[in-house]
Amino acid sequence: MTGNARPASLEVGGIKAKALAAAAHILATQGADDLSLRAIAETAGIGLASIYHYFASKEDLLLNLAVEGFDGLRRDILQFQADPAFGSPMRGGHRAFFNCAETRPALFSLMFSERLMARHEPLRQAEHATFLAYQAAVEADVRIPEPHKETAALAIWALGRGIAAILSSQPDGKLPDEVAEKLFAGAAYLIDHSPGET
Amino acid sequence: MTGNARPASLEVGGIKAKALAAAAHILATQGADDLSLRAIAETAGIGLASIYHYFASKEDLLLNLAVEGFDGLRRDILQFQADPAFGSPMRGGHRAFFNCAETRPALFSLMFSERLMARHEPLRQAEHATFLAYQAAVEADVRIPEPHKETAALAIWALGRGIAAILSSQPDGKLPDEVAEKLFAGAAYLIDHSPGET
DNA sequence: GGCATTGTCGAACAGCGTTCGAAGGCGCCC
DNA sequence: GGGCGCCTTCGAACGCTGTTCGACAATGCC
Repeated sequence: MTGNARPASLEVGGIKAKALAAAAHILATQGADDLSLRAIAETAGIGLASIYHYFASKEDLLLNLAVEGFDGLRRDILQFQADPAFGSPMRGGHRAFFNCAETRPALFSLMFSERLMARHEPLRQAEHATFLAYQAAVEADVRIPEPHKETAALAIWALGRGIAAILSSQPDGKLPDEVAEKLFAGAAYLIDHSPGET
Repeated sequence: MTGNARPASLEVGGIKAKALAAAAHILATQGADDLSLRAIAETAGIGLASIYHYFASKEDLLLNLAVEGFDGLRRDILQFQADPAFGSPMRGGHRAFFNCAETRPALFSLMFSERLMARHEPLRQAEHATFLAYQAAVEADVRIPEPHKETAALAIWALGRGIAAILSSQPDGKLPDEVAEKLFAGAAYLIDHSPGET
């Protein structure tokens, strides 16, 4: 936008990385509606058609962005569940998950986009790898009895996805406090059948 | 396109109903990607610009479609929960919910579209009214102890939404049997902490 | 130095949602 | 009955989108 007179050779990264970074930036600052290829090209300081030498389509670019997002989330889950500051591995996992949903809502929506996931195996794989990291956190938790740990982890993952969907269905991305309290209290009840914390 | 020589006075319904019916038909038979205003106009046998006399935008039309969808789902939940064939009111509610998700997946996705819900209060209201019908089914269930019924209903609703999201994230709309079994077993465990049925 | 390969991009295309202005049908009032 | 005005309907156009194409520069190899 402001005239960038620097020669291209001094710019960081190739076109592929620049396009992905620009897309992530637009997604974070303006939202999915404004994420056009022209906007990406302009933000990245590259030509529109150049994108097609590295991505088969816009959907392919978004797919790469979403997979990158899962890589980051998986790392956060692994890191947070090992951090004793969160009280338990499972709570660390939850924090990583909802952190991502709250601080990068548009990317989070893209990552869990049903349309994109149904169409692309690599995205399903990335989600599954992230789930496995989360499952480890659940299985380390004392609240779930052994024979149910595997199935419960899957259901709690689904529960998290549903809660995230509800959150991002609100105009400002968050529920009224009273409803949010009920929702998390209900989730805590489902997980350990006592009014604990998630 | 095939010459429809019939005078408009013999057609059923006004433009608004015809457009909504055409949109629902395209959504059910071809999916959301092919749901263009031109396709709607052609299927409905009306002019493209006529749609704009009854809907402010394409999004407004989709909003009406989604609200209609919730009206139907709410009716189904109320009816199914009163049907003893489902074993319990809560199971009836689940059946109505997943029936809708499985038999009309594109409409279901539209109804629960985070983008649409975040932008339109009427859709949030329609979803809330549907949830209240579902909540009645949960509160009639014996498995949830009284003090948790209200919060648990909300969390189970979120769980249902998450499970539906997982289902429609699969290429053919359904999970491998083994995973589906684990998921439902996990959900059953969360609901009553014993390997019952959902 | 010449040539093939690769990378980059401006320009054009078809499709989309949307708008505009004109035309048709209809009732109402003088 | 004739003229007026409103409400519907729609063909044509606009700007935008994702995508493609062909030309041009850059790069590495012989």
